[in-house]
Amino acid sequence: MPSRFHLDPHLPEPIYRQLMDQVRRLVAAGQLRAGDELPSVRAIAATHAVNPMTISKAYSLLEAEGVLQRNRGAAMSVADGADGGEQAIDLLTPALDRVVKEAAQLGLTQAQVIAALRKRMGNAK
Amino acid sequence: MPSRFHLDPHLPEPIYRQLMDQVRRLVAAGQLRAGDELPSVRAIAATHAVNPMTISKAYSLLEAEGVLQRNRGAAMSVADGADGGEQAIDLLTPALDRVVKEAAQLGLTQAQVIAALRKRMGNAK
Amino acid sequence: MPSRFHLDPHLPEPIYRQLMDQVRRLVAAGQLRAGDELPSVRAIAATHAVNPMTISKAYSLLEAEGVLQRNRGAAMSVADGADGGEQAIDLLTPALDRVVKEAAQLGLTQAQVIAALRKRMGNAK
Amino acid sequence: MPSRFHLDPHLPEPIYRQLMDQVRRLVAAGQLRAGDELPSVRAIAATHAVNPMTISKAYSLLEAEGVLQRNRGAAMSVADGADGGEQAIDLLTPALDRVVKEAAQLGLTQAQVIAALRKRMGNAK
DNA sequence: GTGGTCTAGACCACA
DNA sequence: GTGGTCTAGACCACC
Repeated sequence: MPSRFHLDPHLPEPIYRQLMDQVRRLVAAGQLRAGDELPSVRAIAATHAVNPMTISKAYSLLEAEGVLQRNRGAAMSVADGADGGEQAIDLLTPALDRVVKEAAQLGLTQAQVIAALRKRMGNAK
Repeated sequence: MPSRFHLDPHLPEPIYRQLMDQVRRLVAAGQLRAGDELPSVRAIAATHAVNPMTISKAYSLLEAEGVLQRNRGAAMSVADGADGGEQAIDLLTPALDRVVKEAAQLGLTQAQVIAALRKRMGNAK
Repeated sequence: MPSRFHLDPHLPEPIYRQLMDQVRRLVAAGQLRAGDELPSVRAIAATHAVNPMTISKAYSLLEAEGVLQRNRGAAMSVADGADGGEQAIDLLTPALDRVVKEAAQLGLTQAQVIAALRKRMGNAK
Repeated sequence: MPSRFHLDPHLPEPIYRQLMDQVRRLVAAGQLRAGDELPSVRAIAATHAVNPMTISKAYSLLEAEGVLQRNRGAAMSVADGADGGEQAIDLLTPALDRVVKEAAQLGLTQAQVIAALRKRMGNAK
């Protein structure tokens, strides 16, 4: 029960999208597996002082995406197929592509980019 | 006309911001130098089938930033000091930070991320 | 136990309604006749991992409809008059109406619809 | 400009879903083609005395489905690829499957079903 | 208890 | 002008 999500109303990214991204990543990272139940709409809404509809919107879109499953009268859960369908590294692709594109426009070499990335990631892991 | 701009109305990023980012990068990469003239608002707007006000907004914001300067009755040009003011690598920071943050949430190691980045950048450069 | 019921919590149709429809059809098709006993609420609930109240709701509504009758202390059974009261083909009307309506909106001809239906029904029967 | 949609708040089907189905069918039937603009959210909402958010929800979901395309600051339009991607007859599949399944449960023959369907469709077309 | 739908109204970003 | 986001609150269906 990963009851802790991190939602910040001040970020430019919409709240419902912050939630969607986090759920997707938890599933991809294997921390949420098929069948695992998610916190109820009202629970998240209360915890983060957010409107239930905002949470509901995220859940509904994730259901349309096939990541979550509706269990009528019960909490939503991770969909059966969503479990291993998406590799963690694939979810990083959009962010990586942005780096590659911008680096090219800036005329940076691969070595320069990787050096900068190493510096930002620290030595952990 | 120092190279063509790439504006896509379907991208999630606002058009005026796409333009701003590209101008900043061209300046940082040294492809645009102090005094170089930029295409007119009308020219870009016509070429990309975009509302002239959108282009104008980007130019005005870049002027406020000190990247461009307005020349009475003539085309806008790269501002005198803007030339070397910004290091190219610094403009890559936001994109890199996004990679770092998402990789952490996905539980990926530094090695995995760099390997994926290398694959995406090819061997060129 | 006159054949197994097929209840799927993931279907959009409510579970209690899935059960009701199936009982009605079994009666209309003559596979369930007046006096035949139905599985107990607990039996169905246990078999399909469904809340007993859901099964009970279906049975009660069918009783109100006159399809089932409650026998003191014993299992419910098909009501006396329900047997031949409903023509099988009439129960198909809602499904047929939906096909007719949607086909019209799609601009399909009667021939196209029937051809598609034939393909889906195979040649059996 | 197919400005006329048919939305009925009394139907059991949610309004936003009624709209979605109709748009999908208009696209599949070729009455709406790639690039065609749809009425604005506010226009539909005003015409049918419905809350704009309800319409917006339908449009957003259709965009997520790839049927519609957002044109920032302008009306939404049919997405480039959605045009011929879906055959009209395929959209009829769910309704046909329901008929096939229910007919089987009712013990009806193919001939009986088709006869009933013919009667319901009249002789038009 | 769960999620779904809809309303009324506000504010924002973009073009 | 366009759509997007969010809130507050109501009502409903299902379990």
